[in-house]
Amino acid sequence: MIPRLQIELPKALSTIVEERLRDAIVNAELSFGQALSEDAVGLSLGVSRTPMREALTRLEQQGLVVIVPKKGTFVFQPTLEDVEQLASFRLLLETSALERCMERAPAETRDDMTSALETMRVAREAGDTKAYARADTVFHESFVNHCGNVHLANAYRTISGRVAALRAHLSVPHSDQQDLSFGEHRSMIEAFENRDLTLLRQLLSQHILRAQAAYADALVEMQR
Amino acid sequence: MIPRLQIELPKALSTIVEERLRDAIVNAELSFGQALSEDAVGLSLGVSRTPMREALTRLEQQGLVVIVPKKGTFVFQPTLEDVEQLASFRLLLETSALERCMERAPAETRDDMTSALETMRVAREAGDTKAYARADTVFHESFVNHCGNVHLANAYRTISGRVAALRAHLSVPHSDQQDLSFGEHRSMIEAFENRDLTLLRQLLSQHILRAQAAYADALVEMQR
DNA sequence: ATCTTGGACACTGTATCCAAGATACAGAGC
DNA sequence: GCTCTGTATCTTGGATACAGTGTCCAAGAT
Repeated sequence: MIPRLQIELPKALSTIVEERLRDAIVNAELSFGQALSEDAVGLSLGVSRTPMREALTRLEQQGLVVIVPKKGTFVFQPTLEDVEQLASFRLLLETSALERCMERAPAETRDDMTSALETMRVAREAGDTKAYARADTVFHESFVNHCGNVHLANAYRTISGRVAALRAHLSVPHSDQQDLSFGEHRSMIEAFENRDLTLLRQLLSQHILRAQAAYADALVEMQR
Repeated sequence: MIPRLQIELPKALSTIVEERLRDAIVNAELSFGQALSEDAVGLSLGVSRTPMREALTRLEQQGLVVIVPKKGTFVFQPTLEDVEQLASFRLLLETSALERCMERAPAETRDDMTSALETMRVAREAGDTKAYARADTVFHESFVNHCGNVHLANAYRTISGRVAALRAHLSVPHSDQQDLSFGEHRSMIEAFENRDLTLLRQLLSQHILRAQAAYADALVEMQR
Protein backbone atom coordinates (compact mmCIF):
# COMPACT_ATOMS: atom_id res chain seq x y z
CA MET A 1 0.00 0.00 0.00
CA ILE A 2 1.34 3.35 -1.04
CA PRO A 3 0.70 6.25 1.31
CA ARG A 4 -1.59 8.83 -0.21
CA LEU A 5 0.52 11.18 -2.27
CA GLN A 6 -0.33 14.79 -2.77
CA ILE A 7 -1.15 15.15 -6.42
CA GLU A 8 -1.40 18.59 -7.91
CA LEU A 9 -4.52 18.24 -9.88
CA PRO A 10 -4.22 20.70 -12.72
CA LYS A 11 -7.01 23.19 -12.40
CA ALA A 12 -8.92 23.98 -15.52
CA LEU A 13 -8.13 27.33 -17.02
CA SER A 14 -11.71 28.39 -16.64
CA THR A 15 -11.61 27.92 -12.88
CA ILE A 16 -8.35 29.83 -12.65
CA VAL A 17 -9.90 32.69 -14.57
CA GLU A 18 -13.00 32.47 -12.41
CA GLU A 19 -11.04 32.70 -9.19
CA ARG A 20 -8.85 35.46 -10.49
CA LEU A 21 -11.82 37.57 -11.55
CA ARG A 22 -13.67 36.74 -8.36
CA ASP A 23 -10.73 37.99 -6.34
CA ALA A 24 -10.47 41.10 -8.46
CA ILE A 25 -14.13 41.91 -7.90
CA VAL A 26 -14.37 41.17 -4.19
CA ASN A 27 -11.10 42.98 -3.53
CA ALA A 28 -12.29 46.06 -5.39
CA GLU A 29 -9.62 45.88 -8.08
CA LEU A 30 -12.46 46.25 -10.54
CA SER A 31 -15.10 48.90 -10.08
CA PHE A 32 -18.84 48.37 -10.11
CA GLY A 33 -20.28 48.29 -13.61
CA GLN A 34 -16.93 47.94 -15.30
CA ALA A 35 -17.06 46.17 -18.65
CA LEU A 36 -15.34 42.81 -18.95
CA SER A 37 -14.95 42.12 -22.63
CA GLU A 38 -14.20 38.47 -23.27
CA ASP A 39 -11.60 39.43 -25.84
CA ALA A 40 -9.85 42.06 -23.77
CA VAL A 41 -9.77 40.17 -20.48
CA GLY A 42 -8.88 36.93 -22.21
CA LEU A 43 -6.00 38.67 -23.93
CA SER A 44 -4.73 40.20 -20.72
CA LEU A 45 -4.88 36.84 -18.95
CA GLY A 46 -3.48 34.95 -21.89
CA VAL A 47 -6.42 32.62 -22.40
CA SER A 48 -8.84 32.25 -25.25
CA ARG A 49 -12.47 33.21 -25.16
CA THR A 50 -13.81 29.75 -24.42
CA PRO A 51 -12.56 29.46 -20.81
CA MET A 52 -13.37 33.15 -20.39
CA ARG A 53 -16.98 32.52 -21.26
CA GLU A 54 -17.17 29.61 -18.89
CA ALA A 55 -15.73 31.65 -16.05
CA LEU A 56 -18.06 34.57 -16.75
CA THR A 57 -21.05 32.23 -16.89
CA ARG A 58 -20.24 30.93 -13.43
CA LEU A 59 -19.63 34.40 -12.05
CA GLU A 60 -22.99 35.45 -13.38
CA GLN A 61 -24.69 32.62 -11.49
CA GLN A 62 -22.93 33.90 -8.39
CA GLY A 63 -24.28 37.38 -9.01
CA LEU A 64 -20.86 38.97 -9.32
CA VAL A 65 -21.27 39.99 -12.94
CA VAL A 66 -24.22 40.56 -15.21
CA ILE A 67 -24.17 39.35 -18.79
CA VAL A 68 -26.18 41.44 -21.23
CA PRO A 69 -26.84 39.52 -24.43
CA LYS A 70 -24.97 40.88 -27.42
CA LYS A 71 -23.65 43.73 -25.32
CA GLY A 72 -21.13 42.45 -22.89
CA THR A 73 -20.38 41.44 -19.34
CA PHE A 74 -20.16 43.94 -16.52
CA VAL A 75 -19.23 43.85 -12.88
CA PHE A 76 -22.43 43.83 -10.85
CA GLN A 77 -23.68 47.17 -9.65
CA PRO A 78 -25.38 47.12 -6.26
CA THR A 79 -28.38 49.30 -5.64
CA LEU A 80 -29.51 50.63 -2.30
CA GLU A 81 -32.18 47.98 -2.37
CA ASP A 82 -29.53 45.32 -2.88
CA VAL A 83 -27.56 46.53 0.11
CA GLU A 84 -30.65 46.41 2.25
CA GLN A 85 -31.88 43.03 1.06
CA LEU A 86 -28.44 41.49 1.24
CA ALA A 87 -28.17 42.54 4.86
CA SER A 88 -31.61 41.20 5.65
CA PHE A 89 -30.87 37.86 4.05
CA ARG A 90 -27.40 37.65 5.60
CA LEU A 91 -28.94 38.19 8.98
CA LEU A 92 -31.30 35.30 8.45
CA LEU A 93 -28.58 32.92 7.29
CA GLU A 94 -25.96 33.91 9.83
CA THR A 95 -28.36 33.78 12.74
CA SER A 96 -29.46 30.32 11.79
CA ALA A 97 -25.88 29.24 11.22
CA LEU A 98 -24.77 30.45 14.64
CA GLU A 99 -27.60 28.60 16.32
CA ARG A 100 -26.68 25.41 14.55
CA CYS A 101 -22.99 25.86 15.37
CA MET A 102 -23.74 26.26 19.05
CA GLU A 103 -25.48 22.93 19.03
CA ARG A 104 -23.15 20.85 16.98
CA ALA A 105 -19.60 22.23 16.91
CA PRO A 106 -19.10 24.97 19.47
CA ALA A 107 -15.41 24.40 20.08
CA GLU A 108 -14.25 24.36 16.45
CA THR A 109 -16.46 27.31 15.64
CA ARG A 110 -15.09 29.37 18.47
CA ASP A 111 -11.51 28.53 17.50
CA ASP A 112 -12.03 29.57 13.89
CA MET A 113 -13.81 32.74 14.87
CA THR A 114 -11.04 33.61 17.27
CA SER A 115 -8.30 33.05 14.75
CA ALA A 116 -10.14 35.16 12.18
CA LEU A 117 -10.49 37.88 14.78
CA GLU A 118 -6.76 37.74 15.37
CA THR A 119 -6.15 38.24 11.65
CA MET A 120 -8.45 41.23 11.76
CA ARG A 121 -6.49 42.67 14.66
CA VAL A 122 -3.21 42.36 12.83
CA ALA A 123 -4.64 43.90 9.67
CA ARG A 124 -6.14 46.76 11.62
CA GLU A 125 -2.87 47.56 13.35
CA ALA A 126 -1.06 47.39 10.02
CA GLY A 127 -3.64 49.77 8.60
CA ASP A 128 -4.37 47.36 5.77
CA THR A 129 -7.98 48.06 4.89
CA LYS A 130 -8.26 45.39 2.20
CA ALA A 131 -6.78 42.72 4.44
CA TYR A 132 -9.14 43.75 7.20
CA ALA A 133 -12.10 43.41 4.85
CA ARG A 134 -10.91 39.96 3.78
CA ALA A 135 -10.51 38.81 7.37
CA ASP A 136 -13.99 40.14 8.11
CA THR A 137 -15.32 37.89 5.36
CA VAL A 138 -13.38 34.93 6.75
CA PHE A 139 -14.82 35.58 10.21
CA HIS A 140 -18.38 35.32 9.00
CA GLU A 141 -17.70 32.37 6.75
CA SER A 142 -15.99 30.56 9.61
CA PHE A 143 -19.16 29.89 11.51
CA VAL A 144 -21.34 29.47 8.44
CA ASN A 145 -19.06 26.65 7.33
CA HIS A 146 -19.48 24.90 10.67
CA CYS A 147 -23.26 24.97 10.64
CA GLY A 148 -23.49 21.49 9.20
CA ASN A 149 -25.76 22.31 6.31
CA VAL A 150 -24.04 22.45 2.93
CA HIS A 151 -26.99 24.09 1.23
CA LEU A 152 -27.08 26.91 3.73
CA ALA A 153 -23.33 27.32 3.34
CA ASN A 154 -23.64 27.36 -0.44
CA ALA A 155 -26.37 29.95 -0.38
CA TYR A 156 -24.26 32.04 1.94
CA ARG A 157 -21.26 31.76 -0.34
CA THR A 158 -23.15 33.15 -3.30
CA ILE A 159 -24.20 36.26 -1.41
CA SER A 160 -20.93 36.42 0.49
CA GLY A 161 -19.08 37.42 -2.66
CA ARG A 162 -21.27 40.44 -3.13
CA VAL A 163 -21.13 41.37 0.54
CA ALA A 164 -17.34 41.13 0.40
CA ALA A 165 -17.32 43.36 -2.66
CA LEU A 166 -19.42 45.91 -0.79
CA ARG A 167 -17.00 45.78 2.11
CA ALA A 168 -13.95 46.21 -0.10
CA HIS A 169 -15.44 48.98 -2.20
CA LEU A 170 -17.26 50.92 0.43
CA SER A 171 -15.48 50.55 3.73
CA VAL A 172 -13.56 53.54 4.94
CA PRO A 173 -9.92 53.13 5.97
CA HIS A 174 -9.03 53.75 9.59
CA SER A 175 -12.48 54.86 10.47
CA ASP A 176 -14.29 54.62 13.76
CA GLN A 177 -16.46 52.15 11.91
CA GLN A 178 -13.54 49.75 11.85
CA ASP A 179 -13.02 50.02 15.60
CA LEU A 180 -16.73 49.51 16.18
CA SER A 181 -16.77 46.53 13.85
CA PHE A 182 -13.80 44.93 15.59
CA GLY A 183 -15.41 45.31 18.98
CA GLU A 184 -18.65 43.82 17.74
CA HIS A 185 -16.89 40.75 16.44
CA ARG A 186 -15.17 40.28 19.77
CA SER A 187 -18.43 40.66 21.66
CA MET A 188 -20.01 38.08 19.40
CA ILE A 189 -17.34 35.54 20.27
CA GLU A 190 -17.87 36.22 23.95
CA ALA A 191 -21.61 35.76 23.69
CA PHE A 192 -21.01 32.59 21.72
CA GLU A 193 -18.73 31.21 24.40
CA ASN A 194 -21.29 32.03 27.07
CA ARG A 195 -23.96 30.34 24.97
CA ASP A 196 -26.08 33.46 25.26
CA LEU A 197 -28.14 33.06 22.13
CA THR A 198 -30.38 36.04 22.79
CA LEU A 199 -27.47 38.40 23.17
CA LEU A 200 -25.69 36.84 20.21
CA ARG A 201 -28.67 37.43 17.98
CA GLN A 202 -28.90 41.00 19.10
CA LEU A 203 -25.21 41.61 18.50
CA LEU A 204 -25.30 40.03 15.08
CA SER A 205 -28.32 42.03 14.06
CA GLN A 206 -26.75 45.22 15.30
CA HIS A 207 -23.48 44.41 13.58
CA ILE A 208 -25.02 43.66 10.21
CA LEU A 209 -27.45 46.55 10.23
CA ARG A 210 -24.73 49.00 11.16
CA ALA A 211 -22.54 47.71 8.35
CA GLN A 212 -25.46 47.97 5.96
CA ALA A 213 -26.04 51.59 6.91
CA ALA A 214 -22.38 52.36 6.34
CA TYR A 215 -22.39 50.70 2.92
CA ALA A 216 -25.57 52.49 1.98
CA ASP A 217 -24.05 55.83 2.92
CA ALA A 218 -20.88 55.09 1.00
CA LEU A 219 -22.90 53.96 -1.99
CA VAL A 220 -24.91 57.17 -2.13
CA GLU A 221 -21.72 59.13 -1.68
CA MET A 222 -20.13 57.20 -4.53
CA GLN A 223 -23.05 57.80 -6.86
CA ARG A 224 -22.90 61.54 -6.43
CA MET B 1 -45.54 57.70 -29.04
CA ILE B 2 -45.80 54.09 -30.05
CA PRO B 3 -47.46 51.71 -27.63
CA ARG B 4 -45.04 49.15 -26.30
CA LEU B 5 -44.98 46.24 -28.71
CA GLN B 6 -44.28 42.71 -27.69
CA ILE B 7 -41.19 41.53 -29.50
CA GLU B 8 -40.04 38.00 -29.18
CA LEU B 9 -36.46 38.30 -28.14
CA PRO B 10 -34.75 35.21 -29.52
CA LYS B 11 -33.48 33.12 -26.67
CA ALA B 12 -29.92 31.94 -26.85
CA LEU B 13 -29.53 28.28 -27.69
CA SER B 14 -27.69 27.72 -24.43
CA THR B 15 -30.65 28.93 -22.37
CA ILE B 16 -33.03 26.74 -24.37
CA VAL B 17 -30.83 23.74 -23.70
CA GLU B 18 -30.57 24.73 -20.05
CA GLU B 19 -34.33 24.96 -19.62
CA ARG B 20 -34.92 21.76 -21.50
CA LEU B 21 -32.46 19.81 -19.38
CA ARG B 22 -33.71 21.47 -16.21
CA ASP B 23 -37.24 20.36 -17.04
CA ALA B 24 -36.03 16.88 -17.83
CA ILE B 25 -34.29 16.61 -14.49
CA VAL B 26 -36.97 18.10 -12.26
CA ASN B 27 -39.68 16.12 -14.03
CA ALA B 28 -37.80 12.87 -13.56
CA GLU B 29 -37.34 12.21 -17.28
CA LEU B 30 -33.70 11.65 -16.45
CA SER B 31 -32.67 9.46 -13.57
CA PHE B 32 -30.27 10.34 -10.79
CA GLY B 33 -26.65 9.86 -11.78
CA GLN B 34 -27.39 9.50 -15.46
CA ALA B 35 -24.50 10.56 -17.70
CA LEU B 36 -25.02 13.57 -19.92
CA SER B 37 -22.31 13.46 -22.54
CA GLU B 38 -21.90 16.78 -24.30
CA ASP B 39 -21.60 15.06 -27.62
CA ALA B 40 -24.55 12.74 -27.19
CA VAL B 41 -26.99 15.24 -25.72
CA GLY B 42 -25.87 17.93 -28.13
CA LEU B 43 -26.49 15.59 -31.02
CA SER B 44 -29.92 14.59 -29.77
CA LEU B 45 -30.90 18.23 -29.29
CA GLY B 46 -29.30 19.32 -32.53
CA VAL B 47 -26.88 21.81 -31.04
CA SER B 48 -23.13 21.93 -30.93
CA ARG B 49 -21.02 21.45 -27.84
CA THR B 50 -20.53 25.15 -27.14
CA PRO B 51 -24.08 25.92 -25.97
CA MET B 52 -24.17 22.48 -24.34
CA ARG B 53 -21.21 23.34 -22.18
CA GLU B 54 -22.68 26.68 -21.22
CA ALA B 55 -25.97 25.09 -20.23
CA LEU B 56 -24.24 22.38 -18.22
CA THR B 57 -22.06 24.94 -16.47
CA ARG B 58 -25.14 26.82 -15.32
CA LEU B 59 -26.92 23.66 -14.25
CA GLU B 60 -23.90 22.71 -12.21
CA GLN B 61 -24.06 26.03 -10.36
CA GLN B 62 -27.69 25.20 -9.61
CA GLY B 63 -26.69 21.85 -8.21
CA LEU B 64 -28.72 19.87 -10.71
CA VAL B 65 -25.74 18.19 -12.35
CA VAL B 66 -22.20 17.47 -11.28
CA ILE B 67 -19.33 17.90 -13.69
CA VAL B 68 -16.41 15.57 -13.13
CA PRO B 69 -13.30 16.81 -14.92
CA LYS B 70 -12.26 14.62 -17.83
CA LYS B 71 -15.03 12.17 -17.02
CA GLY B 72 -18.31 13.71 -17.84
CA THR B 73 -21.44 15.35 -16.54
CA PHE B 74 -24.03 13.50 -14.50
CA VAL B 75 -27.44 14.22 -13.09
CA PHE B 76 -27.03 14.99 -9.39
CA GLN B 77 -27.51 12.12 -7.00
CA PRO B 78 -29.11 13.02 -3.68
CA THR B 79 -27.93 11.33 -0.51
CA LEU B 80 -29.97 10.84 2.61
CA GLU B 81 -28.00 13.68 4.10
CA ASP B 82 -28.98 15.89 1.19
CA VAL B 83 -32.64 15.13 1.68
CA GLU B 84 -32.39 16.00 5.33
CA GLN B 85 -30.36 19.17 4.89
CA LEU B 86 -32.48 20.36 1.99
CA ALA B 87 -35.56 20.05 4.17
CA SER B 88 -33.91 21.87 7.02
CA PHE B 89 -32.81 24.72 4.81
CA ARG B 90 -36.14 24.89 2.99
CA LEU B 91 -37.86 25.21 6.30
CA LEU B 92 -35.70 28.17 7.22
CA LEU B 93 -36.25 29.97 3.92
CA GLU B 94 -39.94 29.26 3.61
CA THR B 95 -40.71 30.22 7.18
CA SER B 96 -38.93 33.52 6.75
CA ALA B 97 -40.60 34.08 3.40
CA LEU B 98 -44.07 33.50 4.81
CA GLU B 99 -43.45 35.93 7.63
CA ARG B 100 -42.31 38.58 5.19
CA CYS B 101 -45.28 37.94 2.91
CA MET B 102 -47.72 38.38 5.76
CA GLU B 103 -46.30 41.80 6.40
CA ARG B 104 -45.95 43.17 2.94
CA ALA B 105 -48.23 41.46 0.42
CA PRO B 106 -50.79 39.25 2.12
CA ALA B 107 -53.50 39.56 -0.53
CA GLU B 108 -51.37 38.74 -3.59
CA THR B 109 -49.68 35.92 -1.75
CA ARG B 110 -52.94 34.36 -0.70
CA ASP B 111 -54.31 34.62 -4.23
CA ASP B 112 -51.28 32.90 -5.75
CA MET B 113 -51.27 30.20 -3.11
CA THR B 114 -54.95 29.58 -3.66
CA SER B 115 -54.62 29.31 -7.42
CA ALA B 116 -51.69 26.90 -7.06
CA LEU B 117 -53.79 24.82 -4.70
CA GLU B 118 -56.54 24.71 -7.28
CA THR B 119 -54.08 23.41 -9.86
CA MET B 120 -53.05 20.75 -7.38
CA ARG B 121 -56.65 19.75 -6.86
CA VAL B 122 -57.22 19.35 -10.59
CA ALA B 123 -54.05 17.33 -11.02
CA ARG B 124 -54.93 15.11 -8.11
CA GLU B 125 -58.37 14.37 -9.48
CA ALA B 126 -56.88 13.64 -12.87
CA GLY B 127 -54.43 11.30 -11.21
CA ASP B 128 -51.52 13.15 -12.83
CA THR B 129 -48.67 12.66 -10.37
CA LYS B 130 -46.14 14.71 -12.30
CA ALA B 131 -48.54 17.63 -12.69
CA TYR B 132 -49.33 17.43 -8.99
CA ALA B 133 -45.63 17.58 -8.17
CA ARG B 134 -45.19 20.58 -10.44
CA ALA B 135 -48.11 22.41 -8.85
CA ASP B 136 -46.66 21.63 -5.45
CA THR B 137 -43.48 23.38 -6.51
CA VAL B 138 -45.46 26.35 -7.79
CA PHE B 139 -47.31 26.59 -4.48
CA HIS B 140 -44.14 26.94 -2.48
CA GLU B 141 -42.52 29.29 -4.97
CA SER B 142 -45.61 31.46 -4.98
CA PHE B 143 -45.07 32.84 -1.52
CA VAL B 144 -41.28 32.82 -1.73
CA ASN B 145 -41.54 35.11 -4.75
CA HIS B 146 -43.71 37.54 -2.82
CA CYS B 147 -41.36 37.85 0.13
CA GLY B 148 -39.74 40.97 -1.27
CA ASN B 149 -36.15 39.79 -1.03
CA VAL B 150 -34.62 38.80 -4.34
CA HIS B 151 -31.64 37.15 -2.71
CA LEU B 152 -33.80 34.92 -0.59
CA ALA B 153 -35.87 34.08 -3.65
CA ASN B 154 -32.74 33.29 -5.65
CA ALA B 155 -31.35 31.05 -2.94
CA TYR B 156 -34.68 29.28 -2.79
CA ARG B 157 -34.72 28.80 -6.54
CA THR B 158 -31.39 27.03 -6.52
CA ILE B 159 -32.52 24.48 -3.98
CA SER B 160 -36.05 24.38 -5.36
CA GLY B 161 -34.84 22.57 -8.45
CA ARG B 162 -33.42 19.76 -6.39
CA VAL B 163 -36.45 19.59 -4.14
CA ALA B 164 -38.67 19.39 -7.20
CA ALA B 165 -36.53 16.60 -8.58
CA LEU B 166 -36.93 14.71 -5.31
CA ARG B 167 -40.68 15.19 -5.50
CA ALA B 168 -40.89 14.01 -9.09
CA HIS B 169 -38.62 11.03 -8.59
CA LEU B 170 -39.73 9.88 -5.23
CA SER B 171 -43.37 10.71 -4.75
CA VAL B 172 -45.81 7.90 -4.90
CA PRO B 173 -48.82 8.13 -7.21
CA HIS B 174 -52.26 8.18 -5.62
CA SER B 175 -50.93 7.63 -2.17
CA ASP B 176 -52.32 8.73 1.14
CA GLN B 177 -49.30 10.97 1.22
CA GLN B 178 -50.81 13.00 -1.58
CA ASP B 179 -54.07 13.45 0.31
CA LEU B 180 -52.17 14.45 3.42
CA SER B 181 -50.04 16.88 1.45
CA PHE B 182 -53.07 18.49 -0.16
CA GLY B 183 -54.76 19.00 3.17
CA GLU B 184 -51.64 20.51 4.66
CA HIS B 185 -51.41 23.04 1.87
CA ARG B 186 -55.01 24.03 2.43
CA SER B 187 -54.50 24.38 6.14
CA MET B 188 -51.51 26.58 5.50
CA ILE B 189 -53.57 28.96 3.41
CA GLU B 190 -56.18 29.12 6.14
CA ALA B 191 -53.61 29.89 8.80
CA PHE B 192 -52.13 32.51 6.50
CA GLU B 193 -55.49 34.18 6.03
CA ASN B 194 -56.07 34.20 9.77
CA ARG B 195 -52.62 35.69 10.25
CA ASP B 196 -51.85 32.93 12.73
CA LEU B 197 -48.09 32.87 12.41
CA THR B 198 -47.52 30.33 15.15
CA LEU B 199 -49.86 27.80 13.60
CA LEU B 200 -48.50 28.53 10.14
CA ARG B 201 -44.96 27.81 11.27
CA GLN B 202 -46.06 24.59 12.86
CA LEU B 203 -47.94 23.48 9.77
CA LEU B 204 -45.06 24.33 7.47
CA SER B 205 -42.60 22.48 9.64
CA GLN B 206 -44.85 19.46 9.81
CA HIS B 207 -45.46 19.56 6.08
CA ILE B 208 -41.80 19.75 5.11
CA LEU B 209 -40.61 17.20 7.63
CA ARG B 210 -43.26 14.73 6.57
CA ALA B 211 -42.29 15.18 2.93
CA GLN B 212 -38.66 14.72 3.84
CA ALA B 213 -39.41 11.46 5.60
CA ALA B 214 -41.30 10.22 2.56
CA TYR B 215 -38.46 11.13 0.20
CA ALA B 216 -35.93 9.52 2.49
CA ASP B 217 -37.96 6.30 2.56
CA ALA B 218 -38.33 6.30 -1.21
CA LEU B 219 -34.64 6.99 -1.63
CA VAL B 220 -33.51 4.01 0.45
CA GLU B 221 -36.11 1.92 -1.30
CA MET B 222 -34.70 3.04 -4.63
CA GLN B 223 -31.13 2.26 -3.62
CA ARG B 224 -31.92 -1.28 -2.67
C1' DA C 1 -6.01 -17.73 -11.11
C1' DT C 2 -4.41 -13.16 -10.43
C1' DC C 3 -1.86 -9.20 -11.31
C1' DT C 4 0.17 -6.09 -14.52
C1' DT C 5 0.41 -3.49 -18.67
C1' DG C 6 -0.44 -1.85 -23.18
C1' DG C 7 -3.55 0.26 -26.26
C1' DA C 8 -7.96 1.67 -28.10
C1' DC C 9 -11.73 4.57 -27.06
C1' DA C 10 -14.39 8.34 -25.16
C1' DC C 11 -14.61 12.38 -23.00
C1' DT C 12 -13.45 16.96 -21.82
C1' DG C 13 -10.45 21.37 -22.31
C1' DT C 14 -9.02 24.79 -25.40
C1' DA C 15 -8.30 27.43 -29.59
C1' DT C 16 -9.87 29.27 -33.81
C1' DC C 17 -13.29 30.58 -37.21
C1' DC C 18 -17.65 32.38 -38.88
C1' DA C 19 -22.23 34.67 -38.20
C1' DA C 20 -25.28 37.99 -36.30
C1' DG C 21 -26.92 41.54 -33.23
C1' DA C 22 -25.95 46.17 -30.87
C1' DT C 23 -23.89 50.52 -30.65
C1' DA C 24 -21.69 54.81 -32.09
C1' DC C 25 -20.74 58.07 -35.29
C1' DA C 26 -20.77 60.54 -39.45
C1' DG C 27 -23.31 62.47 -43.15
C1' DA C 28 -27.57 63.59 -45.66
C1' DG C 29 -31.96 65.85 -45.52
C1' DC C 30 -35.07 69.16 -43.31
C1' DG D 1 -29.34 73.48 -35.61
C1' DC D 2 -31.92 69.14 -35.40
C1' DT D 3 -33.30 64.60 -36.78
C1' DC D 4 -33.00 60.62 -39.15
C1' DT D 5 -30.47 57.00 -41.30
C1' DG D 6 -26.79 54.19 -43.10
C1' DT D 7 -22.52 52.15 -42.13
C1' DA D 8 -18.41 50.72 -39.61
C1' DT D 9 -17.00 48.44 -35.69
C1' DC D 10 -17.28 46.08 -31.50
C1' DT D 11 -19.52 42.73 -29.02
C1' DT D 12 -21.30 38.11 -28.11
C1' DG D 13 -23.32 33.43 -29.97
C1' DG D 14 -22.28 29.23 -32.04
C1' DA D 15 -19.66 25.60 -34.72
C1' DT D 16 -15.69 23.01 -35.54
C1' DA D 17 -10.96 21.17 -35.08
C1' DC D 18 -7.43 19.37 -32.27
C1' DA D 19 -4.86 18.03 -28.19
C1' DG D 20 -4.61 15.98 -23.63
C1' DT D 21 -6.22 12.86 -20.20
C1' DG D 22 -8.87 9.32 -17.91
C1' DT D 23 -11.17 4.80 -18.37
C1' DC D 24 -11.90 0.23 -19.73
C1' DC D 25 -10.73 -4.14 -21.56
C1' DA D 26 -8.05 -7.63 -23.10
C1' DA D 27 -3.68 -9.92 -23.61
C1' DG D 28 0.40 -11.43 -21.49
C1' DA D 29 3.40 -12.50 -17.45
C1' DT D 30 3.88 -14.30 -12.87
